[in-house]
Amino acid sequence: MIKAVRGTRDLLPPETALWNFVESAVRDVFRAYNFQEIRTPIFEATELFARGVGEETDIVSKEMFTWNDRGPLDSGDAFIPGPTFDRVREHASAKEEESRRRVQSLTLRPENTAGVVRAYIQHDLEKRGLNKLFYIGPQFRRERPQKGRYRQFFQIGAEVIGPPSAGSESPARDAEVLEMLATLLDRLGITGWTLELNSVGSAADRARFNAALRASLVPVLGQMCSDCQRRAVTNPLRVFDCKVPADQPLIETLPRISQFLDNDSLRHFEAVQEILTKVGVPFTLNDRLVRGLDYYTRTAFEFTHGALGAQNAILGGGRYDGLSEALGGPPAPGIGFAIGEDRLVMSLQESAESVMKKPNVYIAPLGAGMNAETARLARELRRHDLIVDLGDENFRLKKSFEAATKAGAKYILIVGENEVKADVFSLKNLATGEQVSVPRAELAKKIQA
RNA sequence: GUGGGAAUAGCUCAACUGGCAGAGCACCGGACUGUGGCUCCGACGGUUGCGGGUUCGAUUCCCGUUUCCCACCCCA
Repeated sequence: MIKAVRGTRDLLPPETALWNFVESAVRDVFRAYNFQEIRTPIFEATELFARGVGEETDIVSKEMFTWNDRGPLDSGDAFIPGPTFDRVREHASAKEEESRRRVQSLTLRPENTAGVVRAYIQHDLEKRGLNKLFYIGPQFRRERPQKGRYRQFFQIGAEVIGPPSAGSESPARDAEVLEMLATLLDRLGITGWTLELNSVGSAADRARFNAALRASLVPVLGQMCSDCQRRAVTNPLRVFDCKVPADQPLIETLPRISQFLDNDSLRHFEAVQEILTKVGVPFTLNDRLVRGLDYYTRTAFEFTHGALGAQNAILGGGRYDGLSEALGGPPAPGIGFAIGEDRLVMSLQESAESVMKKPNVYIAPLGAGMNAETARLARELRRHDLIVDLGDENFRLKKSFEAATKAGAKYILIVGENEVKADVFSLKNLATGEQVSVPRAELAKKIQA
């Protein structure tokens, strides 16, 4: 049997109803803040992620699905039967050299911010001023699968990006995005979330902080865990993520980014807090909160939820004022976030069953020739926005009743010879047992009531 | 990538120190030929994840492998 490959999965009904519930809530809420949808390709040039996410990050260095695409003469790593492939190569050998020159390393997107910023640059979106864009879609990382962590996973994200003159740098944007997220979680009925907030400063702040941090680590490093010793070399900020109890006193003595914020960063951070307080969005300051991706500056945040085990972060994001320029674009400060949709769905209290719409009516054809009659009736009723399911003329009535009940239909409509002859149909409420005769013209109205 | 646990019917799970692979639910049929849910009866359902080994005999013990789960690493 061929199965879904490692780290991927099928989303089946009724769970898919829950996904739709989440996504339509997202579209509603984001729309109220004037965000519009963007869809970028699920694969991009590898270089985009190397430059945008950071060469040294775990994502880029070991978690990407990357392959060489060799231009139009073959399909890269796709399976091609030998003989056909050889024939193609023979006749194409003259063009092979050219094909080889077109070799390009491609990668399934491990996140979506880089793609959005790429599109922003490519289509000159700066000319539209401030852009508020959101996306919903699959992302891919070659990690060890775990609950709430898949190799194909889904993210819902949004980005506010534009030229500084459009206000893209303003702390008002940070606060607006955070308030929008609080609204979304509330709307979804998710309680018990925590917003953790920090500022990681400007690029210059981080450079000074990094130098100081490295210097402070030198004398104590020998006493720290092996993970921290490794982090100190690869990514010193991550030392703050350490959970080893013995290391905590040492970590407490290390400098904090908050001590290195320049006046602009400080004012920005304070302004964000002030607005959040005023609009009533609760938050917790966490000066050990760091972000894994290179492009983050200033505001960094995470929403966590206790019921998710070790994978407790339900969404994360922050400001990335230098990303556009790092990708060769114009100055375009921005702030964004990504929600782990798989985890979000997991943390929902509602059962999938409760958000799935049930059929309004199940039509039961009764006897030879009735399929045609019911098809016609179903078409009429569906045009009135009713959810209609139907049986088959060979079903015994009992079987239709059982199918209607199982489908959760509110009514069953019986269509037999007597009904067709009179053009009056038997409509029974499956919950109350009440049954009435209804003329064709009044059916939709009666069912809707 | 590292460490640990698990895998048996569509689903949830049993099966004693190695001895005929089972139950509940679901599904299908019947009791009941144009009136469901409840009840009763019956039927269907398995390469015990896959491959090897030990044994008269393996769901059970051993080795390998795949996948999932838990914890790391890291991250949404």
